Amino acid sequence: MENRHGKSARVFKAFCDENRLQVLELLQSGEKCACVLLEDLKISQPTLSHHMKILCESGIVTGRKEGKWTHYSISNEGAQAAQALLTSLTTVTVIHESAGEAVCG
Amino acid sequence: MENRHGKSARVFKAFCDENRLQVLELLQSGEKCACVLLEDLKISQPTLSHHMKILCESGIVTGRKEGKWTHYSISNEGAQAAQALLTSLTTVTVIHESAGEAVCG
DNA sequence: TATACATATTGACATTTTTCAATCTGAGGT
DNA sequence: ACCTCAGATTGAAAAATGTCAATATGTATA
Repeated sequence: MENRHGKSARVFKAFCDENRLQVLELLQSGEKCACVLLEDLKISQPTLSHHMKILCESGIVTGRKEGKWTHYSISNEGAQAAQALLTSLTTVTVIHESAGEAVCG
Repeated sequence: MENRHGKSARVFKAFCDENRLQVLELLQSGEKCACVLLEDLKISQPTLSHHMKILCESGIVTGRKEGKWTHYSISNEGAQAAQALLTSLTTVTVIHESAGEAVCG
């Protein structure tokens, strides 16, 4: 059910949800624990947990458990991997700049 | 229904579907018309049209009409905007590296 | 104008994703 | 042992997305 691009698609899905983007924004100023994130978001605790799982599984965010709390932070490697992936997907590599366009039909 | 990050989320949604990623891959070697893309994808013509609309509306791809055909290509500006957006969302800017961690609860 | 072709749109259905209430797990503290 | 708190998991419903058949639109050609 998952073709060659499934893995890449999953990485970008981490960035597809407004709440997850807001989480990333909050994490830009440094590590935050889930309870702090929950204060700033208008979603329930299970929903936040769901989103954090997606962010962690994509590699963009890492979680660090400490006693009762879980501290989340942006993963430098994960972020760079996503950036590299995006670049590699949008870079046009024209082998031979043809004078005209390809003919259809 | 769309908060502050809605626009950003919409850009990344363009990269969330495996078929759209395959389209991007095909466009990396240069401009292609819809009929050519359709040959390489295992989806129907209306589905391709739907995906191309999403890619164009996100700014990643531009369409050029020429007679009966529509030629699609990766937009340099759109791609760079997406890259800049991704970078800005994943860059950690620690104002003051505190010695300890924030205390929860 | 009539026909054929390329692509877009519509409408309906299937799949995926998001969401929350309820519950579970595990870590402290009493 | 008991209680409380932080976070994860489960299960079900709602919302969004992907898909295709049928149809519409617009372009070229006979």
